[in-house]
Amino acid sequence: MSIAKVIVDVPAKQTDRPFDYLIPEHLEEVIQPGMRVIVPFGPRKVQGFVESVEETSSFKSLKKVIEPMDVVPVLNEELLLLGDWLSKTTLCYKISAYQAMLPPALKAKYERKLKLVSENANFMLPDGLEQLFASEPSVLWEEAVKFASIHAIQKLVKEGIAEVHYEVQSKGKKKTTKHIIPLMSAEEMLIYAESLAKQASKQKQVIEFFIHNREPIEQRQLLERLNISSSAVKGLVERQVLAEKNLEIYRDPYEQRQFAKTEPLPLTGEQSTAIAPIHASISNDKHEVFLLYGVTGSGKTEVYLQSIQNVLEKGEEAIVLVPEIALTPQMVNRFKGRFGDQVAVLHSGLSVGEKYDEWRKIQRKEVKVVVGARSAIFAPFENLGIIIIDEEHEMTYKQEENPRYHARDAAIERGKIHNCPVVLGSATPALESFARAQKGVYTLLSLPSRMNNRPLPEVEIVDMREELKEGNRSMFSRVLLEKLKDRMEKQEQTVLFLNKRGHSSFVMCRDCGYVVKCPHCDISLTYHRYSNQMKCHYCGYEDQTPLQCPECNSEHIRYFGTGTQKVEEELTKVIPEAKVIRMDVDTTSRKGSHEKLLKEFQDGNADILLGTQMIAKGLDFPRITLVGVLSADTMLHLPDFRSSEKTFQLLTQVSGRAGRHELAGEVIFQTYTPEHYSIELASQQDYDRFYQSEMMIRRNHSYPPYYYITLITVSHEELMKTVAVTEQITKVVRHKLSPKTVVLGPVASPISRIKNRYRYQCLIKYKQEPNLKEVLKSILDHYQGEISSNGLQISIDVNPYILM
DNA sequence: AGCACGCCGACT
DNA sequence: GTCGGCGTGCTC
Repeated sequence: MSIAKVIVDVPAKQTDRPFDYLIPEHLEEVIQPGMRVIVPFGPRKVQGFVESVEETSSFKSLKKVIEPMDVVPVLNEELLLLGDWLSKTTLCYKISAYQAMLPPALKAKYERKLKLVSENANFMLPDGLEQLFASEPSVLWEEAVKFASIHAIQKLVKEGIAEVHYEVQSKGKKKTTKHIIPLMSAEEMLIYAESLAKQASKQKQVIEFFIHNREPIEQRQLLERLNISSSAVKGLVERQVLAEKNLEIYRDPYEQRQFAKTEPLPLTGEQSTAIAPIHASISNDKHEVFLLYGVTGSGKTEVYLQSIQNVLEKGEEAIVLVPEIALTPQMVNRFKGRFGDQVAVLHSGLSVGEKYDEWRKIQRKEVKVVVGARSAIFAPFENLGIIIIDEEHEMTYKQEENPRYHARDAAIERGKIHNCPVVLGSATPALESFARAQKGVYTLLSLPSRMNNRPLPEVEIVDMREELKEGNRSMFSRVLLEKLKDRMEKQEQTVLFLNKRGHSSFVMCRDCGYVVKCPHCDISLTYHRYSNQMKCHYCGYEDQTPLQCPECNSEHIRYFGTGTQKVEEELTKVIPEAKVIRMDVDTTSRKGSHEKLLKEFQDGNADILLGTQMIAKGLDFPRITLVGVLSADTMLHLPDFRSSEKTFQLLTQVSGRAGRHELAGEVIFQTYTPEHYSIELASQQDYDRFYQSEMMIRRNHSYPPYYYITLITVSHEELMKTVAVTEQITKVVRHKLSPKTVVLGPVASPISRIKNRYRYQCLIKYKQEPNLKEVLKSILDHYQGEISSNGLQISIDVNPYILM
């Protein structure tokens, strides 16, 4: 008998290795590497992934695989390898790596049930428990516990009256609907129709239909098309002319939408020059990483589209990654428009079932192109011809939970395996990427000019300190207000951008400066206007806003800061006639509302679009001629070495929204630090100079791209314990790594407490540290006991993006 | 992660 | 003397 090496669904250090199981004879030919199986594990059943099938095992008493959960492996050979790479590079459990590569629908659902041993054992139940199995011989454990004491239930099990059962199910279900299929040939049907009674006109109609349509059809559609009731169909099914069959259908999130077919556009000289090396790489099956550096509006997307075209003509497949936030209908339209139903779309707005369906279209080779957010990098294609990452500098490509991977790294890894090009596109490349392009690790392709030669918009920096001195205490500078009014008169549109990070509305006492903080986390509570409540964004704690300051009893305690709601409020005060559309988490949480609001703005039903990060990307409307950034510097002061870079990228991005068409655009940055280089250079859209200045700073402070970094965060309920462990770890790291490596810490994390747990960290900066992974693993091993028993948490992020 | 096994305190 | 606390170690 063969042996399956299985990675079980138990994310723990001790189980992070294959377990051997016998493959029962009847499954001998069935079970293959990459399949999910149900296996016994201790007293319960768990899901597992077959890593490999082998002939021998060093373990003597093997259990058998219970059953496979898939007909076809969900992970192919390449993805199994990629999972290995993922767990090794990000130090996560293998099971977590595999799960991260699959749609959530394939995650196991576990049920613990209490089952009566014999069907008629009801009479054996002690007093008070007779009702427990009244309707069914087995009940969910949770139900049983609610019904009776754990003690009484355990007694039942001991006495052999009931048993505990463990069940494993896949979360996602394939959606099936009732289809009608013809059983007779067209000729037979003709004859049958003759034999029908005259009054059976509806049945005749149905037969008529099936004489011409031999394909299965959804019953619902059939009834609708012929305008009949189900009884006519039923009659024919009974007489075996037709049959009912449940067939799988896809939940298509874009079902009702028509996509206008678009043709490749003629390329500009610059575009042709840029695309040539990509095409060369495609036709030579050569892995190469390209950095496509093109200003906003320079036509990067057309380069993507035509590269993909090239790949498709070769019979290969393409993955396009887009930041979640930019995965707007506008973007999807462009791909669906060009490649039609060869495109699958994967993003977080889809339901679990929808994601699963899109994923299966890929698995079954029904599509050739995937457009999706981060996790789409694991699309199960087998002949990848190109991977494109748009807006490659975006932070959303880095996953902030385990496995803490960066989609860019995964893309390059896959590109190597498939010998295909990886194209990183951006107007403001990540410093790491641009540095690599400078060094020749990546090939730099530039698109320096905008399409149709539109000039970049004029940017004006407004010093808000001056405004304050002049007695303007509102959040709108006089210039901005003037221009706003001007656009209203001209019937042109404005986008107001609020950089919300770091400045959400909090509740503060105007007399003593007391700020209401979360009792469990070291963070101020965010004010939510609609419920008049304060909420912690880290642990979910909620409280009523106080009427009196708890510190000084003053009644002048109220919400502060500049949430979009507050801006909207003030906006309607200063320009009452303005029609404002507000886009933020609150107004776009409902499915489709994002799209609806944009549509409304596009149709000219509003003068001003006010929003946060989500409006920084992809907006491309001809009537936008003014962009205002209300506080350009809020991000600048976050405790993060990337804050300047992020500010520059965001401001450049936002400015790009104005004047993309015939009408010229203007941009206003309001700031309290106008002299800061990232604001100054963003206003000139001068990436190259920004790159130079920022690189200098990174070099001086030994940050990426000059150094690699790894962040260790320790958290525990007790402060002393947290500090002690971090101190110990820092010491070990310092001792074991090379003297050139910089080890910072222990220090409190920027958010020093979350959910009543103190957080301390240690930051490692290094150029070359071949033993780092081993050292980190040995640390995790050393604290293994306390992690599982004492509530200690140690998180390790190799190449972190946020230092919190 | 669960769960059993096993060694110490407070109780019928 | 037993019931039950949770520290320790195992799951093919």
